[in-house]
Amino acid sequence: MPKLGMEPIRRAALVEATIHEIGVVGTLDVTVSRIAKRAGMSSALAHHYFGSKDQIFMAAMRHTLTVYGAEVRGALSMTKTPLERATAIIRTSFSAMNFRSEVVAAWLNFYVLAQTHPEAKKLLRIYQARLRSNLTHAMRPLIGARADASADRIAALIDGLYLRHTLGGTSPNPEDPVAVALGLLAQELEGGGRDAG
Amino acid sequence: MPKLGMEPIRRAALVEATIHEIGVVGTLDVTVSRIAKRAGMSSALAHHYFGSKDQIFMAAMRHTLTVYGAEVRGALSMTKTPLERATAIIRTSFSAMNFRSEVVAAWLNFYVLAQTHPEAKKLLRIYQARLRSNLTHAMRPLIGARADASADRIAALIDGLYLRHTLGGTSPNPEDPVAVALGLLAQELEGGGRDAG
Amino acid sequence: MPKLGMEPIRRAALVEATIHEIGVVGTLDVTVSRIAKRAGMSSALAHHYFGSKDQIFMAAMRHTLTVYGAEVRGALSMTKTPLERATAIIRTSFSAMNFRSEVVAAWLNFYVLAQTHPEAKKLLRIYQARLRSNLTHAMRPLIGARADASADRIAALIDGLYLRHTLGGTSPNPEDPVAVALGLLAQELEGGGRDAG
Amino acid sequence: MPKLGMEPIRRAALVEATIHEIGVVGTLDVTVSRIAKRAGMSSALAHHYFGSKDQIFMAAMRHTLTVYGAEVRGALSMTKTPLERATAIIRTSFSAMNFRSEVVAAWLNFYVLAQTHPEAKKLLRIYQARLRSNLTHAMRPLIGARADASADRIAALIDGLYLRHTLGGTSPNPEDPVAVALGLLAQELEGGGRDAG
DNA sequence: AATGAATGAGGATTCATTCAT
DNA sequence: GATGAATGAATCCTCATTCAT
Repeated sequence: MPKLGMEPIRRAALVEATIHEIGVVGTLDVTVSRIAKRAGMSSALAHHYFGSKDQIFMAAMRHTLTVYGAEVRGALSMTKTPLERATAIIRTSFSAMNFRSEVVAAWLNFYVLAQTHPEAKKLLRIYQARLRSNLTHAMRPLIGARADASADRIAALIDGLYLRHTLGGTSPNPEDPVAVALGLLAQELEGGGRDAG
Repeated sequence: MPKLGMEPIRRAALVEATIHEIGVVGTLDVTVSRIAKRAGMSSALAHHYFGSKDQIFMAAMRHTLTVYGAEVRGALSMTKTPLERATAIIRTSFSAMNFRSEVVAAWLNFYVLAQTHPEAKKLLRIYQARLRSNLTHAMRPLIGARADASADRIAALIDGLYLRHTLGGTSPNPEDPVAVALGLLAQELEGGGRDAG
Repeated sequence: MPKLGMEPIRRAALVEATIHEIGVVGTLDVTVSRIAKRAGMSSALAHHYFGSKDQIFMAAMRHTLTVYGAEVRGALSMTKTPLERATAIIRTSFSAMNFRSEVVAAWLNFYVLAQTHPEAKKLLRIYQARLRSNLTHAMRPLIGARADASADRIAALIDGLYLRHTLGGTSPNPEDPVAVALGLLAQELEGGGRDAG
Repeated sequence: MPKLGMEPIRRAALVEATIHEIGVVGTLDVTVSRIAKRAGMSSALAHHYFGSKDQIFMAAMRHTLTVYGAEVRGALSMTKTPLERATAIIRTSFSAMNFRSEVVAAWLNFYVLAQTHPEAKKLLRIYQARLRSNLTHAMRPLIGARADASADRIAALIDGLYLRHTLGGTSPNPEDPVAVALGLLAQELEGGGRDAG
């Protein structure tokens, strides 16, 4: 019997390497060779396990969303009050794991990919729906019907803060994204906001 | 008979073609040949005028930002009250011209480019600073010191709505980005929001 | 518990699978993996038994020629008259077994292989010599010295009909190869043909 | 103005090189690089002019058939009697140009290609139909209704002789294909052959 | 001013083959 | 006996870029 059970290990290594490389290059213009090398194997083996570069990307994307989803669920499970829930969702979005610059770079490029790739688009939409749904459920007990519009704003703000973070890097970045997002949350919960204009 | 003054015409055609192609492909993976063909010339001529693909992108980026800036200035020039100013800035960000799907796609990809390309990063930061500055100035007379934090939130929200728009497309998209953004503006102006938490 | 006598079974399965795959693809561009999979084993095992792809091909070739030879001998053994012999040879060449489209495809590709591969060339020459010899012996009693030239023509005609069969497929194929070949046989036996011109 | 009119020259060179390489390798497993190198250019340029390896093959095929067709027409134009026509067709099939070993190798491989490639199949069928038609027309004045069956036999024989020629090469090849084919022609014209049996 | 011609470099993908277990 | 693991080598194809005219 051959050396067995390598597949999940290899796949995980490739997924991790993919996100890392996207972070380094800032683009989906990463070569399979580089990914494979970083994952400690030949590019041929990468193809053996994933079939195509495209599917490597999709796996990386699914992994990123899964990790995010798991972190959110974990954080929510430790909350008691609605306010804690809303706060937890926001904090998780900017947690050390999810807000690593390479992960943020990957997110950005997944949005690019989604424009062409239906499956990628589907995944991002699922993420968005879940984020909105989580926020709405957390806020409904606090502000009732206004929760939907509030969730919309907070969700979009989070995405916007991600986007801005890609530019961040070296400069002395004064506004902490978490603070900005929690600031909005506080405001949403506070008073009789009406929608639109 | 060399046609005089061809240069600006050619350059403009290339810039427009570039944005269009980015919109079509959804990526910066557009070939110079395709851009040139769409602009009605050979790829060699495109290189003659711009030197490299990179510089074509930068020109397209500058053009996009310039158009946006001009629209904002134009809109602001027709306002009287602070509220009108703030509203005008938001509306312009989603104007027919700036919110064309190809332009939005281009924006997204400019963020990708900015991760690698210092000049691109600089341009995007200028845009962000200007947007925040415009918003702050508009809102200061209305809410005083809170204007800075408010501007931060609104600016980030606008970027987030752009990002979400790239996924939009076919589905029945219920929330109008303009409404969402104006909704936040209304809320910001309304009450005693405090920052962070 | 090592299964005994697996080797001949495995080899036979591989040979059969090879011919089948050549028939499917129409080319020698079949992968060892596909052959092995069809034969119900890993490609590594295929190499274990045959050493190389090349030798798999050679085995398939030998098998094809062997089957053909056996069928001819079998058919000849049931004949009484020279005419029956000649007829039997021709009919066997187009028998259900030998004229299966996959076998014909294999033949064609063996000719391709023979251009590079000395062993393959040798095998095909043996086949040709045997065919000519069989035909000559069958016809000599009937037309004497003319038998040699007649055999040449019939043998070449058979090959030509094989070649044409590879194109056959879907269209309403009017001329039955057997009829054409037997038509030539009849003509050869009939009259005072002289050679050349 | 650039160096102009290279295209037809390059294409012709590539087609010629393709046939040559097929002759050398004996297979369609020729690399575009080798073809291009033999044609004196980079493989990139070969792709520029033909788009794909496949289309290079198709061009080579069309060229081969065209040359053959032209030679036949030329030969026919210099004939007076039906017998001369039939003879001319046969001789042309084995002319110095068409029966070059590389061309014969190419033919063989075109048959292989035709099994997968519909366009290739179509071309070969056209060739076959034309050959049969030419032969039938030439022979009808001489043997009336029997011309069809005769043409079938002669056409198939010619293909068979091509096939055998691929094995030819070094050995002392006693039977001259032309003699064999003309021998059949003589026999066909001679007597009251009936079809089939 | 303008372009066809031309290429070097690079990347995804495939595959026969080997090896450790 | 049997196979998953693994890779080096090869090949098609694309593209930014240069150049002669």
